[in-house]
Amino acid sequence: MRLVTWNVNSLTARLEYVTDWMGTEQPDILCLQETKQSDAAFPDGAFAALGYETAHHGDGRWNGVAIISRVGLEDPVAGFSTEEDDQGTRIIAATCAGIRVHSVYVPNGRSVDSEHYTGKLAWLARLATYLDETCTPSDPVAVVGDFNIAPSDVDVWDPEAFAGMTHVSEPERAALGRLLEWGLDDVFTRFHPDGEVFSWWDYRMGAFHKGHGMRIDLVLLTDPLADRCRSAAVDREARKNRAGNKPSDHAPVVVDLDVD
DNA sequence: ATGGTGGCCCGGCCA
Repeated sequence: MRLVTWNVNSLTARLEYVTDWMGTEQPDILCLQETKQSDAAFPDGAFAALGYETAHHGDGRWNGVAIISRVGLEDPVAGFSTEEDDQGTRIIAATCAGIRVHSVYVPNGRSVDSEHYTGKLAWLARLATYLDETCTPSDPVAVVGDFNIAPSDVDVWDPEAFAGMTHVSEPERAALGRLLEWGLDDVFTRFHPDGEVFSWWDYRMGAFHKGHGMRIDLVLLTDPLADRCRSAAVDREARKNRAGNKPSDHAPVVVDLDVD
């Protein structure tokens, strides 16, 4: 089974790019972030034509998350308990082939002295509470998406360049650490222990071609799934121009699992 | 170098 997370930076601008990629790479479960669409505008018909069921949570302009599955999609739940604690359509969950799948778009935080940074830490704490309320680490659970956190310094092209900034701060990494302590595993590190494999590159300053990226798109799995993980990779090709269309600033993270 | 690029949707905001 192929599980993918991809921040597409507007599905309106990227639909054909995404469906072309799906035809080549054949994901079974594809989690998207930053669709930047309302639920009404979400192109569920385009995915249905490819044999996929969908669940989407979006307010139309910012954020927006989706789960796209061809192995079943049951019991979708959008958001946490209130609009306030979700901070703008940032999480959706559904059960696909017995796996409780969560597609998340963690707040960026902007800067460490910002109220948005405080909100980012609060959102991560709410995620931990939500998981505690809705699942257990002995169940097959996947929490995937754009975490806007580089878990360690090897996940950043130049740690010195990020000194004092968001995405690498100790409180953010500690908040991620609490999710891992709960029972989730950042399986990508099993296959790339030395790091230096990134999932996001700034559009500006030729960052992609210079290798100036970060690994902030994560696939977190509970043990029943992590133990069945066969490979994990970033599809850098999808960060390049494809079929004449412009890419997202994120590349898909692709995980293959030995499950039915 | 407070620039640079890209998407929202048309004046700034957000990443």
